[in-house]
Amino acid sequence: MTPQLLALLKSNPLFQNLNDHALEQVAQAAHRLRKQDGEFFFFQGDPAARVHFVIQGKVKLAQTTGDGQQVLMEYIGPGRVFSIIAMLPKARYPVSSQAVGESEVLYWPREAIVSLNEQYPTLSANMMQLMATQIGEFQNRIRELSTQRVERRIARVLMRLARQTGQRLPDGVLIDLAISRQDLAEMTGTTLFTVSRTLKRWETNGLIESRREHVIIRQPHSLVKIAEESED
Amino acid sequence: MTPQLLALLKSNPLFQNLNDHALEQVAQAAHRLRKQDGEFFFFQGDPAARVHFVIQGKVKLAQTTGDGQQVLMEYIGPGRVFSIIAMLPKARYPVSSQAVGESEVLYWPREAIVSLNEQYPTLSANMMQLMATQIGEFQNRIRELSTQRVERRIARVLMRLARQTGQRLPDGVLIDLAISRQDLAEMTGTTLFTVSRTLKRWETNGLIESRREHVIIRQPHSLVKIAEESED
DNA sequence: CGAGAATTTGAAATTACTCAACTACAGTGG
DNA sequence: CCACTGTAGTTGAGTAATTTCAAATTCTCG
Repeated sequence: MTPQLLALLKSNPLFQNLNDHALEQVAQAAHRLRKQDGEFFFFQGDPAARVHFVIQGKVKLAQTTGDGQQVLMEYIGPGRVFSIIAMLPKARYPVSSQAVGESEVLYWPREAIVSLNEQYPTLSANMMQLMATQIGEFQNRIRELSTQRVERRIARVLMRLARQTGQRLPDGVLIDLAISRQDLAEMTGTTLFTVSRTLKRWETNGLIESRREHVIIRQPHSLVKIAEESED
Repeated sequence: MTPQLLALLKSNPLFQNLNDHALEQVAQAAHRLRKQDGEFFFFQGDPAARVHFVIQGKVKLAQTTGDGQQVLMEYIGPGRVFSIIAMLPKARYPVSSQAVGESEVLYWPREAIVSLNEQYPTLSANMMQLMATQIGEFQNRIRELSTQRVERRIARVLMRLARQTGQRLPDGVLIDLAISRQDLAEMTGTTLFTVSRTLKRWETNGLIESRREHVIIRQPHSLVKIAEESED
């Protein structure tokens, strides 16, 4: 465990306010794992055995429906935790997790993370914090899917991606993540055709520039306006 | 705190595996609160200060959008916990909670529940369990909203309500909960008109019997078939 | 009975999906 | 360097699902 890694752990909400000894213990118990682009860390339905922490690259969490459709739950970047559910006995992963680009994670087997939680209430408080945040985000997403039209949902996803992985350019914000029309469709609950048409329209109006697998936001302000809930 | 109440607590997943002493402490710290039909325990946006536990009646959790639309997140019945988010410092309630029928709850102020969590790791493990379950349910709901048509979503909600509050009748299952078309619409992300038409169609085909604010499921099997994901 | 709320129903409008055909792009190997 | 191949993206036409709005109807409670 290198000092850089320790620092990365330390800066993560999950390990906030842990004393050095505790952090040491946490680091001790961690395993490292590296995957190539497109490889899976685990599949939906597998018994949930490990809690993961992204060091490098991105991980895509997606749920597949019975008839093969996909729903893209989220992208997890460096310094973020996923599959907390593995803390619980007998749980199964509700999503599959796939490396996007070469990716590296730390993970802890359930037994380890459970015993750490028992030793350090701070850790379990942090974990609850994260879970609560997650619940809040999902509630928002449910609300959006329930009440908002596709165009607005796409705008909101772009804003969110820009916030999470946005790179400032002289003339706009680049979403620094290879993302296809299909991906956007799976994130917003629509089809790639509708996404394509919508992005095209925005491009024509100068709001964005859309390249193959990439989007640059040229007029964030206009996009925000579409993303907001008010009608006018 | 009566023995019945203690028993109710004891039977709840949240308080599972707590020893008697711990349970005693939990009970000590609880406050009781009773509300009339339609009254609110708290409103969306209020600082989240209390964790609640339903003793009697039902509580409706709903989120209101900027433009006044509602999204009904869930109904909470006796023996269930809500607003766990209040464990966290500085959180705000993401939903409003309204009594459905005369209702009674126990609640714990944040300080109390936080200190109980620190004393009893079992309690915090249980709490995480509940939160994880919640996350899983929300993920399912997101998937449904993203990929399924209204008819199927309505069928699924009816099945769920039947499971949660269903009462066996000689000839079917009564959903024992005053529930309007509007409510169903808010639960499934559609309009009351579409709900009305859909229920009417099912009634015509003998799948259900629909009364004002009530639904009786006559042919659970057929409804399950509509609710399932396979196409055919 | 009467008032208000819940529900039904019809018709029109809209949104988004489906499917098929086409175009653009990136990487590969000759 | 270019043809080739596969993937990503675009576009049009037709269709299906769902919403919107207005109006009529039914139910419940006081």
